[in-house]
Amino acid sequence: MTSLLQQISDIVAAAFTAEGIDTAYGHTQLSDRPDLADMQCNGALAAAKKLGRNPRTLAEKLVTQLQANSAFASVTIAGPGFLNFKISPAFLASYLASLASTQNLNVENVGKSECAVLDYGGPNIAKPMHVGHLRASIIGDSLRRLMIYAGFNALGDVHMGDWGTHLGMLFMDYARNGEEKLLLDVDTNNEEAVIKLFNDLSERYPKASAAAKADPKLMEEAQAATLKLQNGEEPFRTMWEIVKKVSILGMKKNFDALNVHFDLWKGEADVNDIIPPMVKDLQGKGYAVDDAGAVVIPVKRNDDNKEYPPLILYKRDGAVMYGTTDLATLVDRMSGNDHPVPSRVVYVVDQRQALHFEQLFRAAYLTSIAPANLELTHAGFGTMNGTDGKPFKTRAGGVMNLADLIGMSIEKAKERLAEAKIATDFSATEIEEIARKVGIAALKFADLQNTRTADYVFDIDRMTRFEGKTGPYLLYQAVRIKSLLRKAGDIKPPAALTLDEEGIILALQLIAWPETVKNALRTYTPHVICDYAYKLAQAFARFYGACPIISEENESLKQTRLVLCQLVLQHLEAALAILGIETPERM
RNA sequence: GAUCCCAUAGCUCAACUGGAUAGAGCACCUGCCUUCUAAGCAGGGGGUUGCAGGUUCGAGUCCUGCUGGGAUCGCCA
Repeated sequence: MTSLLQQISDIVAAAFTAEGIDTAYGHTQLSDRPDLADMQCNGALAAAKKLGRNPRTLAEKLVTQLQANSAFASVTIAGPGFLNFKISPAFLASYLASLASTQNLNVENVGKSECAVLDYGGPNIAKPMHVGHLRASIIGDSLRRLMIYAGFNALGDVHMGDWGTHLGMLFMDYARNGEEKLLLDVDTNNEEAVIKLFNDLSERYPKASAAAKADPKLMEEAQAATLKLQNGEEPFRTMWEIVKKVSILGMKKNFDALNVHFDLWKGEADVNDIIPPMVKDLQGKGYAVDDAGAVVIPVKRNDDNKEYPPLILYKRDGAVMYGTTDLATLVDRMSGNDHPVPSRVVYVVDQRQALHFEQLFRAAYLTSIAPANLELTHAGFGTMNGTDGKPFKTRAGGVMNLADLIGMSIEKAKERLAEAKIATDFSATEIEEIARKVGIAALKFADLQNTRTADYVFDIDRMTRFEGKTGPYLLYQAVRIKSLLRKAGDIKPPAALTLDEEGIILALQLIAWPETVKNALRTYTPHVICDYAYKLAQAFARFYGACPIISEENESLKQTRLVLCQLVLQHLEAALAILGIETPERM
């Protein structure tokens, strides 16, 4: 079924057509002035401007046509030519009645089962995951869920950093201290040994990295070791395998805790065998050329107004870079080997890598590795700053471990649950489960509600807060509805819903859902979904306070309110599901 | 130096294609738990949207300049 706002827009568009004006001007949205109207169309103003007509006169003609339509209770003109609509309660009621029986809450299937690959998370092996990975993981996972909801066969790929110089730094650190055995002798099936190695890596890597950055000689050694690894030489290869295995165990723990899902556990190393033939092919076709000892793909264009450095495939020392693996990964993704050939590839990576992706995309289209109809998007996100506005650091000056942040949030949720006392009769397992859901909801919502592209301030107190515009608030409203519906028992929807003032206000929030999803998808921005969920939850909280539901004596009104509650819950849970937030049954 | 991004209430953030009186949360103030979960609700104070111009019937949004902050600019990712 067509969404209500689309139906209304179509009706208004028809009136524009009768005036010989393009249908696009019929676009109608929820009103910015709920005190004046339910919906508004600003098209008369824009159209009048374009056509050099008087907006007020045009609006009057449109009103004359639209007034007769049974969808509206009233059609009026305000100001210079805004069209204001009050929806007919009967029209709204019949729409809601059929909405309840739809599968997808009238969201348009944009994806049509096309495959889409999302590249997010991007943890490096051998490095502990820190708070910076939170954004990459949950934004990416949310976009994957959003695309699935919109009909795509969307697949998440973790795309680990498992082939870069950081490994050379680490291995040389072991070698320098004669401690290779600490790594090589680890039994990866022994949990205790794995944890020990994990802790060793956590401490060792930052030191090794700092040392290499400070000493060019150490850096050279690290790069040489990296090249040996990439050539499959021992002991680097075995060291790498052990580090990778242990690192993945750690990653999975974090991702499971966050309810972040991946379909593909690929890394840079997986395309190692694709690279030589790919480069050879690109050289043969003249796309890849030698430049100062390196092999590069020039991506400059004549109309560029800034410098576009070439994409480097082989460094002077013969090692590959992330541009190489990214390009080869695209070859792999377009091969159809592991999954259907995608129509979209979305990279959820820090905004600071925008130039890299511009280079990559140019190279990909230029070489036809990406066909013209493939949509490549860098859905970048902003930098995480501390409360002082500078890049986030803990008080000790380091980065905060992701697992620690998750633990803190769940712990605070547990405390809150104990304070509230209502949980005293719950089993320990259920309390644990609720605390986990509430804690994770707080973390995720605090992050996802920010505009994706903007830098944002990481404030641990804000992230683990349970009052106000937070994840737990949304859960609380959802749980209240669940409780209400449990108590109400069977709902017997009346033949025609009885919509009073409060019912209409709530229903108007519901109907914006299909357009919200479309909007979020168009710009790849989960915060649009957050905003919707919060407004809907807020509208419900108001409704809940203002209207008796189970105790309502008018049976038709009572059943209507229960139907509305059911619809709110469905919409709220759909939004939360897209955000990757799980709802408990009670809290 | 070049290119790009950002600047909105005390703080953290919204504002869909240029629309009406710029909205939320936190913090602050006033009410509301013998009635469906107070992690809540109702209400209040708080704004020259960094500054100066311009385009437009209409600008937080578009254009120009300036100030302040950040990022990036070939062998790290």
